[in-house]
Amino acid sequence: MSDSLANAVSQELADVARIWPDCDTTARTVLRGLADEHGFTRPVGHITKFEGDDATAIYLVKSGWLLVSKSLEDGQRQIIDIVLAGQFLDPGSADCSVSAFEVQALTDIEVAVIPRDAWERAAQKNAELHRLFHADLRSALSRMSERMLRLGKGTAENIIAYALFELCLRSTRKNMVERVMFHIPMTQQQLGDFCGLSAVHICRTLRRFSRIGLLDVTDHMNIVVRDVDSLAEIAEIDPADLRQEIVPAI
Amino acid sequence: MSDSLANAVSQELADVARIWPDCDTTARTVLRGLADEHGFTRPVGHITKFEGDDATAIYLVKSGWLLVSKSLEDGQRQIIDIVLAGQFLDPGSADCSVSAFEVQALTDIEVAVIPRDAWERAAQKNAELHRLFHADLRSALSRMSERMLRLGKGTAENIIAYALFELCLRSTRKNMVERVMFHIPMTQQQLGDFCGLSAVHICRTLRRFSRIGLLDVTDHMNIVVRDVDSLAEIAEIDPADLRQEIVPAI
DNA sequence: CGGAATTTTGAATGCAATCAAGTGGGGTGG
DNA sequence: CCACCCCACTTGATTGCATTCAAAATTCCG
Repeated sequence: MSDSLANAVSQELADVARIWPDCDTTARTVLRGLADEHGFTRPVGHITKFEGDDATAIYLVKSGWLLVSKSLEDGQRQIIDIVLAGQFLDPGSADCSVSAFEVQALTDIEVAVIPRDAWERAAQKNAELHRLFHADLRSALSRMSERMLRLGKGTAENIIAYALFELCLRSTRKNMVERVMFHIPMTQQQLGDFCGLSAVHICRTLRRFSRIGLLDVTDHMNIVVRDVDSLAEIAEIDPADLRQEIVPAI
Repeated sequence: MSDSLANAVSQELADVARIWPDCDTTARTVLRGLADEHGFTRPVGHITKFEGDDATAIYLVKSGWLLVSKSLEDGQRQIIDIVLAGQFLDPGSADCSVSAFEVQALTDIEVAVIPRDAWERAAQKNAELHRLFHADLRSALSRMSERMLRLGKGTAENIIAYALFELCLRSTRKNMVERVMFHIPMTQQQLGDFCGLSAVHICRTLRRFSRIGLLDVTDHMNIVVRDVDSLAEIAEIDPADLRQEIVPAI
């Protein structure tokens, strides 16, 4: 199993590597330059930014999973979004002197922290950067909307099945075929915070999915989807459509 | 009461008018030009776009309330966002050949439907447009995140109180003081779709708020907030902070 | 004035949270 | 190497909030 895991991980890294080369050449060069100039690496669990910090920079994730969350006063946390390799994150609110989010590393990550003015200068020179950034924001908005729909209406099964599809499609960047396998670097507690459900209910639901043959869960959130069609029906999605909607083309 | 309503409405229109003149002069001129060139008016209830339509244009609301929603297969609807005068809406998903949203007029509206390429040409010439657009997207993301947090964790009272604050702050563009009054051009059913709650529960909760002296509801969603502090506590917000977070400065 | 839509209220149901107890794996220190 | 601890996961029992169903009251609009 650790073999499969290693495979999954190396696959993921290969995919990450693949993200950049496909961009327009000039834009890619500029992005690489910015990313190198402002690059950092951070270990799992590192909190990059707290709610209320200033937000004078935008982030560009080079590798790894970044978690964006907000909390209620009693400590209840909701994960607002998860940002993967190749994607941008603007932690600013309407007034970008404050961030409305907490940003934390779900895995070891490489991330570029690009000051707003540096970004604007670069984008001014190369309009393709604006297009990339907009496209990325659109995909962020789409996936958040999809989740919001299910957070509001939609049962626990629906929410969880959707979350699995979203994370699979986005992290593997592949179409769903039979027996897809992927790894989610989150605990069930964190998946609960993502789905607006308790960790206990995540556990129960995953076990139920497992029991009726939809999927297998092994080794801390290694997911093997056995019955893509049934799971898609529960999630109320069409995998191909969803992919087009939430995964940036790049 | 219709007097107060008329006041509220004319106040709202005055505020709308005020939105534009404060921008950078050149950008304002360009925006006005685009808005005029691509302007339309639509009556209440008009559905401008369905889920799955192409999304080759972005919208700029000149006046009125625009509703953005998504539906599950069984017809359950979630209102994803509400777009007010002066704000942009990009109905596209990651791949902007399809929209992931349905867009509908909550009031009579004036809206500019600007083709993507026209917008990009204009923004290319005037970088301030990009800044305005980004700032607007940031505020959209912030308010959606705030709502997501409460959709996931958070009680019905919390969600509803928050929604009232959001709509009040955004539509009046004023700070909350004692006995604020404003109008929400939505039915309780629609407010329910916005809050991820049933219309029945919206009704119950508003009545409870009313009974304990937090607010009055009259004439189809005319809200008078009597006790701003208590309502803010239930919403778990600080009105001034929230304003800075979700209302574009402009 | 009449019909339709919206709001209000009551009663019953059900889904997910919480509380609580127990299992199992991975890492650490004796 | 083993014992221990900690953390994550699992499962059962209970509780509670919000939904649904149903029906009445009110408001809006033609």
